[in-house]
Amino acid sequence: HEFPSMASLNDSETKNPPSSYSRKEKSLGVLCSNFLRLYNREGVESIGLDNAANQLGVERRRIYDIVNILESVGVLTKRAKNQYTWKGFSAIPHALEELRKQAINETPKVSQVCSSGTDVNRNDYLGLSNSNNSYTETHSQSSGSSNIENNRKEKSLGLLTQNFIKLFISSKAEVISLETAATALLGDVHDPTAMRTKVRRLYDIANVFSSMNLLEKMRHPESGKPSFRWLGPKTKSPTLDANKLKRRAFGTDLTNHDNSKSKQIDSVSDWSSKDVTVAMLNNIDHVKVEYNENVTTKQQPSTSRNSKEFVFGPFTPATTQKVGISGNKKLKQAQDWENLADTFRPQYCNKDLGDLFGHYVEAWKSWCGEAEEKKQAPKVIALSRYLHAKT
DNA sequence: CGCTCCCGCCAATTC
DNA sequence: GAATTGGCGGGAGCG
Repeated sequence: HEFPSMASLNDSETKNPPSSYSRKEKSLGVLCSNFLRLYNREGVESIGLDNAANQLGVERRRIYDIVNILESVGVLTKRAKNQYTWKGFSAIPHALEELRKQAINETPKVSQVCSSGTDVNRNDYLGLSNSNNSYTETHSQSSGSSNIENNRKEKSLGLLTQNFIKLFISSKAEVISLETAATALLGDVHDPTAMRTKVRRLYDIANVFSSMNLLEKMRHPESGKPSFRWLGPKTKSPTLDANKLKRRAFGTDLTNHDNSKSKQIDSVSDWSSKDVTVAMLNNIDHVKVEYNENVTTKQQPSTSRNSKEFVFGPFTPATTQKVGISGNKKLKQAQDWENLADTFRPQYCNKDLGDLFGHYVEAWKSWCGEAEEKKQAPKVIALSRYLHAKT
């Protein structure tokens, strides 16, 4: 097939070392970042799938993934064939609140996924012992509507996404492993194959949410298994929030240092600030995303590999070089300058760091919020180094 | 190796 | 009956 043009094609542009095919650079998470960078801005209001696919240089199929996930949290809305309406991050809180409600009445049993919230490490049976029909669907079939194979919808990525979220916002556990989530979302069915497929999907979802800072990947406190923690608003019901306010004191974890203000991931208000931060970040980097050579560029994303713009790998752990440090890409940098923001983009969602230094990252974020005018990129790099050192 | 999860075949749905 | 959507899982990248 047409693999990365290692032959032909001048590698001149490609900043990456020799051979360059990075699976990471093609992850849904990165794609999502690009997608948001492209549409999360002033004036945007309509989104065409074809356009998106071209702009982002990916196959259409991938756009569906992104769009479906985003839609399930209200960021987008389908208007018509090939056409979506941008709603923005501000729509998230409401969407979540809606989900919470559903979670409450629909399926009270899915309340706990525990998976060792404290000491349950053994068999991670989730609370729901039987409760087979845990799959959503408010009103089950009543009329003759044959629900035969309307399975399709029940298995949609969108629904899965929402149910996945429900797990976080309505359950006790705050760190959930995909395996646990999959089991919970899978009703019962102990089919290993179904399980694997489900987990695959969850990985997809988790990746895009991570790129949106709604989820954070981390090691489970005890089991050490890779898991995720909800970063978005928890949306508490106003009624019992009284006693709820302090669920801190959790587990020894990283809660001791300063972490002063902020830190209450529960309040919606807090979320809003986060929202702002995210939005801001998205705006800052890449004030211009334009695309020359657009022309037709029909399908064939393979052509031109287009590694020109959208380079970067937010998630690259310590291994990969910080984009900012690599000076070899000066070429492109020369042109369109305003985005020296590129220099520090990678840091803000470095998951690995986030794992161990959540509070530092938090601090960084707030700092970033103040640094409206970047240009203090060096500062960031310094911080980055510092964190690495700690590691 | 086992964990991740990209890729794209091809079926279900919608024009 | 073509075009859109999108489930699904093989199997490759990577740590």
